Amino acid sequence: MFKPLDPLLHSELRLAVVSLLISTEEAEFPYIKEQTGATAGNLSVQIDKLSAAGYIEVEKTFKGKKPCTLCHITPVGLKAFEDYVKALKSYLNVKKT
Amino acid sequence: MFKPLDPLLHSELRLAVVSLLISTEEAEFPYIKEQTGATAGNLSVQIDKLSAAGYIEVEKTFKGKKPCTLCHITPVGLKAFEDYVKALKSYLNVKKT
DNA sequence: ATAGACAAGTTTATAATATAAACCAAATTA
DNA sequence: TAATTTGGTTTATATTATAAACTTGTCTAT
Repeated sequence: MFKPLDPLLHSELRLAVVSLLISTEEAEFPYIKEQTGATAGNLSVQIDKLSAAGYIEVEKTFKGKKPCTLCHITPVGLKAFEDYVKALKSYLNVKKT
Repeated sequence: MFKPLDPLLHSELRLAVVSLLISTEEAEFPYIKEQTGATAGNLSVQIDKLSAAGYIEVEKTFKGKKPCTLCHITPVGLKAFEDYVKALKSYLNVKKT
């Protein structure tokens, strides 16, 4: 009846991050922060979790002399997102028959 | 960009309960328990929260001599669900333009 | 009649999670 | 060179989800 929802994606901020990365392919920390409205601390933690799960990849580079944390989605993350959306639909198709 | 998600509905079990009640119009506790696979304790707590928010209405009746807890969705709950689905879509429309 | 099992929940304790506050390091500006 | 800003990380706290333990009443079977 109801499919289980991947707890890693069933989180407002992490879902926003993954959604954003799917649409942009790659994004810098400050940009993600701005787009999601998250605090830096919260975002940092959630990015770590997504990264630890292999859903995203984090590359720490430099932009001139400034550090620059670049994130992008992985195939695993994309698949997880697609599965999550599929599972979600089992909760949203509530047509009265 | 990303619309906030009603935390009351952004919970696997509560979303399942509301979804179920929208599709069935009214349901008994044991049936909801069976359909969602939740434990009685967890379900009881979540039903209380939905009820306290006015999203569902709980009627305690009897079926013969057995107590019977009957739940049904309210207009407030239905509206909240619709809003939640709308908000969710801001996370799911990730077409690369 | 009463001990044991069962049904239908509720209460409470615990584990997990989300979140922001506090912190750190390097670079820039005053 | 002191203060401020940028770009984060770590840690402490508050919230939440969840199941275990408990309660109340019914229905057997003895």
